[in-house]
Amino acid sequence: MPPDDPLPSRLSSDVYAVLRRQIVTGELRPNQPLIELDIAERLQVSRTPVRESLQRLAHAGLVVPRKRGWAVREFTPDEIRQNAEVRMALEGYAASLAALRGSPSDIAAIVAIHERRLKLRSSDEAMRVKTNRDFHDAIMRASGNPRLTDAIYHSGQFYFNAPIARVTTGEELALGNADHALIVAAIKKRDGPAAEKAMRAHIQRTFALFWRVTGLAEPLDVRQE
Amino acid sequence: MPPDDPLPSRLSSDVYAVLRRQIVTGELRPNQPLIELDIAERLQVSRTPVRESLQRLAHAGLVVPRKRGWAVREFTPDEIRQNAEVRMALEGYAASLAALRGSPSDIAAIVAIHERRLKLRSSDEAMRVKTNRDFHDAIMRASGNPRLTDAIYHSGQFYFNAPIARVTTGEELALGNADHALIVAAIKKRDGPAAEKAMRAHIQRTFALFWRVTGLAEPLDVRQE
DNA sequence: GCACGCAAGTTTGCATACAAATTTCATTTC
DNA sequence: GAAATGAAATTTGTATGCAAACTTGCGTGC
Repeated sequence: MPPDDPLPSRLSSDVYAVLRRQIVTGELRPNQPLIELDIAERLQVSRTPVRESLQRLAHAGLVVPRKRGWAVREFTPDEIRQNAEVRMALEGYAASLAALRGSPSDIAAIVAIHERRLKLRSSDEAMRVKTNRDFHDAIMRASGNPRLTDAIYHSGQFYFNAPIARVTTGEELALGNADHALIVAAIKKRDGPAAEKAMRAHIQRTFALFWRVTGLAEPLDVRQE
Repeated sequence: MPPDDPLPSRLSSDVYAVLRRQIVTGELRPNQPLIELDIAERLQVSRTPVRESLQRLAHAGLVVPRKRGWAVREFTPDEIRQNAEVRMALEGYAASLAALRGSPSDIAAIVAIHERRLKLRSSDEAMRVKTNRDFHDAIMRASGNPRLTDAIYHSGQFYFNAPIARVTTGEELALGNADHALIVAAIKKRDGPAAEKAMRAHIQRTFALFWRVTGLAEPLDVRQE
């Protein structure tokens, strides 16, 4: 999971990190009410840091206000689709920037991660997840735009509590590798538009697989271009 | 100014709204330390809602932690450039979605706003600002993706405390109208890629003007494609 | 004249107190 | 047996208390 901006206040940040992880992993279910005192007792702190972390979670969009208190946000299929589009916009642009202005060492790093991933066996699930993240991270880094990277992480949070993180079939590995290869080729050629297009298509396909694996109804209009 | 997600807690939200406005308008200067007790007394509330609103402001990126307490975030020219790029990514994509899937009435609304703007005189500054915002809002609405709209607003906050809102020369009006015309034409033709390209170029030119008007050094690598 | 140190004053981070609003639940009424 | 009522229990929103950490500024020694 990507880091989130740290704060000096210890407890508040700790509570935030714990709740965020529990929401994102699904340990706290969507629509589950978040009772301040329960959380405070569970984490052995007072309500003050709990309330402060809830404010941050609300701003992050992971928690929504109820008539009374807060609840874990539930994402509808359509909201997940919207997030996928935000990600296509941001990460596609990051790929184009990486192609246009990534330093040679940035690009070498991307290539190296991609080649390491090609050697994986489909059973090596943890490694597959890790190299996938590394790949996307390397591209963002090569974009030379930390704000863009932040925005991508931010948008990424939104569907982690959906089971997309568990899309782990062997098919997905092959598909992902093919997609990644197209992206890498475009970046190596310094072809910004091609890199952008390939990245968007990759995200698109990942989500198409997501709908299929989860059995969620795919919203209309997902497909672009 | 775009709305921000409201909260049930009255005071906390009020304090957040006030501080946000003061930061964004420059009433609170960058790097100015934010003393909880001062704010509490100024707004006639206790420290609790002040602290909660500071958490939200921190997550919004408008306020940064200091060794002790908080300060209004200052944006460097490079960070402003980064934000401009985020906006190019998001709003460009919104324009392409508007072209590809905006309803006829969505598109009629965009055209109407554009034509109203064409009739403005350069002295009508308030109206110019308003129709500009309306124009961009209409495109976002036509994109059919509220999350994308939110993300754009979010990214927009980041340079409001810079003087870009006050780029108000007559030249800017003419330039803006020419840019808008290109965007409108592409959307009417249902040409997504052209709309995206035109919107990116528009944002690019707006920022180029911004660097010139403010006298800030333009960071390298602003120019894409 | 400069540096150091120490004490007083701020200011924060966390905990707790308290009242108001809401929910729950048992009891009554039909 | 179902609905209504009202009192008790939760739970929140805000305020305040308190100790620790950091700053400030003055005085002292060199």
